[in-house]
Amino acid sequence: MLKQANRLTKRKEFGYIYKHGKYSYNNVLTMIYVPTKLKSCRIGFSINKKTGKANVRNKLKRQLRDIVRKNMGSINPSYNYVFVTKPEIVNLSYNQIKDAVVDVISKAKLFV
RNA sequence: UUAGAUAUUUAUGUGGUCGCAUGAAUAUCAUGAGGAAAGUCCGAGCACCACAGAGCAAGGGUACCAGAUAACGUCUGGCUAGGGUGACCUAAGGUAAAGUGCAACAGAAAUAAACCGCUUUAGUUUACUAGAGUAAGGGUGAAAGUGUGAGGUAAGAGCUCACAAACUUGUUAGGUAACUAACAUUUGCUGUAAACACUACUCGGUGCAAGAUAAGAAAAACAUUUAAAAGUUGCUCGCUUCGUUUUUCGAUACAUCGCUUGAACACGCUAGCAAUACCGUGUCUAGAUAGAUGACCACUUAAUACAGAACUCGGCUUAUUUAAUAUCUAACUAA
RNA sequence: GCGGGGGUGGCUCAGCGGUAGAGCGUCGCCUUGCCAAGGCGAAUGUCGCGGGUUCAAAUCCCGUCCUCCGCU
Repeated sequence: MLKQANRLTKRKEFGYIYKHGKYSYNNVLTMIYVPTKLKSCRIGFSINKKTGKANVRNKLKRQLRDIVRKNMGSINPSYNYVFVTKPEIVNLSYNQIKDAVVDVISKAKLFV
């Protein structure tokens, strides 16, 4: 779980990012990002219902959060992010998901 | 030994590092998903609508008996019917003699019947025609109205009789009852109500996105107190609200409360065949709101499956891993 | 969280106790110099799945899976 300050919570904010964001993706993940005026970046996760049942989706979300939290220091803090998964992610292990996340972020050139 | 039946338990554990939620005595400590949390199929609590109300109409649900329960369409024990060699399992299991509907195809006929056949009369004639009687035999069908034997007859027929099966009513015995057994008696009745229906009992609606706290301002249209409008699921009453409707602006209400002590859980005793109940002792055991349990390492286990609380309980249904226990049945073998 | 609808040939839909049907598409033949249109004929279905009621179930009842929609 991320700290309160780094969570993206409100529905309007998600809507804003979907409308105005830039996209970066691979075959498993899509990352949408938008510049922010706040000092710390905020991150949200969105997992489609087709991905699996409730316990599968919860576990994915937790693993994604953990990955993002561990890499917090290397992510550009002047953006807001939303990570959207695709159904194929179900079969991947923790380490494979980690690689995918790093791949998506580096494609957008947002590493500090 | 093999193949089964029933009931029950189990849902890995410990430590370390990083991280999250809640609470507290706040450099820290404690606690933190399930047996189904699921499906939402029933029953309740709780909240609002009048205190949940009256009548009519319409509609839904349930349906052997007794008991249990806050309640139930649930559970327990029994009855009956069906299945299984058996342990045992399954059942929406009232009324078809109140009425209506349906029963394709086949068949003479489907709820009342004469196609073939059998008998007889008349006519012609030696095989046909017409009439009458006849449900024993034939073939059709899921289903043809009881079966066997004897008497009886022109031929036949419950037409009569005996035995057997079913059914109606009654008496006696057993059982709280459903029902069972015996005896007497009546009848000859198709099936279907998981078709409409009838009978008995029963059901008000909306669901925590309920509901409470809170702040209002402006404009337009309509109406003007014996009212009108809105709510109360159709109508009539009764009741409640107090101008009604629309638009714009404002308020981080995407807030706080509801929210977890409860028909609670654990253990024990007594009553009961059991479901369950009384009593005693002890415990406090998730409460989030983009929504808390994850990652890595070590050892360990039979435990790898199905799967994630969202107001709360009681059931039902469905999904599912591993290991184990007890009782019982059948067959075979040995003593 | 609460509630409602739908699963029938390749596609769009009828049928709602007794036989599985229509249109479009597909295939073959005819027509044409060739194609289209037209004509004739044919194939294609565990009626989502599993049980039950019934003589008989796509249809009635129960359970289950998938899918769409509404409240928000």
